[in-house]
Amino acid sequence: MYEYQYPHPAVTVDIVIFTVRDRQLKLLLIKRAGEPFKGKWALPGGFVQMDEDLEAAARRELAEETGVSGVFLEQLYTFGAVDRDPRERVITIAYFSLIPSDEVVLQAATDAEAVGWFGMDELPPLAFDHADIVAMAHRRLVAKLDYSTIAFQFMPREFTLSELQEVYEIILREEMDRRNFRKWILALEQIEETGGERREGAHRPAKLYRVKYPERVEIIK
Amino acid sequence: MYEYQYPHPAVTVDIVIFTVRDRQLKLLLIKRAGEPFKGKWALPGGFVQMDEDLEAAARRELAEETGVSGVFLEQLYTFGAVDRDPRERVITIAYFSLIPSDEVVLQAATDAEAVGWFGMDELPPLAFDHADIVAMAHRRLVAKLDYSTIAFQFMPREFTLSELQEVYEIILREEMDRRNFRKWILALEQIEETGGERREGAHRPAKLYRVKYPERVEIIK
DNA sequence: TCAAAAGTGTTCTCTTTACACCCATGC
DNA sequence: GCATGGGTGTAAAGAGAACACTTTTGA
Repeated sequence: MYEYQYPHPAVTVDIVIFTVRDRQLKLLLIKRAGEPFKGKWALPGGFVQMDEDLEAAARRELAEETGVSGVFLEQLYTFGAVDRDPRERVITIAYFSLIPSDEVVLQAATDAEAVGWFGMDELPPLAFDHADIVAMAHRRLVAKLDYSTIAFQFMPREFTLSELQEVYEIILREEMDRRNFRKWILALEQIEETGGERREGAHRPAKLYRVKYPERVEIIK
Repeated sequence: MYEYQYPHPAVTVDIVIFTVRDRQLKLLLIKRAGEPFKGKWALPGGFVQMDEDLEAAARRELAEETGVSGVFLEQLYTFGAVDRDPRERVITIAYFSLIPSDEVVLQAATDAEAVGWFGMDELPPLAFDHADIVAMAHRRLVAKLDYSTIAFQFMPREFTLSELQEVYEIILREEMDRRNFRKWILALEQIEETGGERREGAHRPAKLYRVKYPERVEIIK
């Protein structure tokens, strides 16, 4: 038992993880194995340990519950409505994360019955206030596409310009002019040709590109 | 005494309040009356009660410690480094706030020895990790000036365009062309003439303006 | 040889920047 | 009548949007 002179809330982290796959923006969810909301889908997350920083807690929970590690992670917002958890007062620091579609090696953990990707248009009902968290993460993602290089976090190590453009089009839900897109993205000087090319199908091969500074998300414009 | 099966961190809110006064961007600080960091300057803030939402906690602490109420408040970031408080694990949700220079009615509370405004260039050493919090709030303020109408939160109910421009110049630390500034700010259609004018000094009187939608901070461009 | 996606420039429009003089007032 | 800050327009440059044809490949 742990005793305090004043009441303390519990503190958790929750992680909204996006990827782009099958021409859709997808979200990683886990099926809860325990109460409350047993059997419901929810964001991966869990309690912050007393000896770990917040981002470390998010990375640990992400690895434990889904097998995902080493990815882009950014603090999103802290949700603390009094009654957001039926058990006790729980304040959660939400993170949001983007991962390349090819790096998906999912593995459900002990405290999750299952883990899976859901298209943003076909989300199941979510536990707690997780729908609010997802909505905010989605708004942030769309906004950041416009003024940062965050979209590169969705790309595998090598990719074509058409693939990159497709990611933008899927998230922004609008078609873009190919020539303008290429001019714009190359002018940012954040990607470079690898020298290789991808040949697939009965058409001209596409040049492959890589992100110059994969760790950084640059603010642009 | 309050008992939990697992250890719980303490949760606080801290508020970074800016105003513009005497041609300077200023920050509200309180002098701590108790340990730790007794006698040091710090951000206003305190523990979140179990029955209040996070923003409510921020507003309550702000009112209690400084007498400020009814102002713009936005969640900034959550700081949770393991050792940021020497007493126990304390996670703090930082808010940032802007207030008009004329609405300053400061009153130090019981748990603060003093309260005062400090120019951003003459900040005293701060308690805890409050210098980091202030630095982040300042970056956010500067960034938001460019893509939102947040600067209006600094203005009194009626103001002249020159006064508004001065606020921008002080925060961005750069001079602006008067004609371009007026064209730009009026094109936003977020302020309107009150009909009144301010005569002060030996020159042409300035038209007075008001913010059309004082509650809203619009995203622009 | 045909179908399919990759690659590539120019024009037009709109937004942003640069810049200088007259106006109304108090003393 | 003069010093002081308030008020106003235009031109040039730069950024963003619109738009169509040629290239390379596999079958």
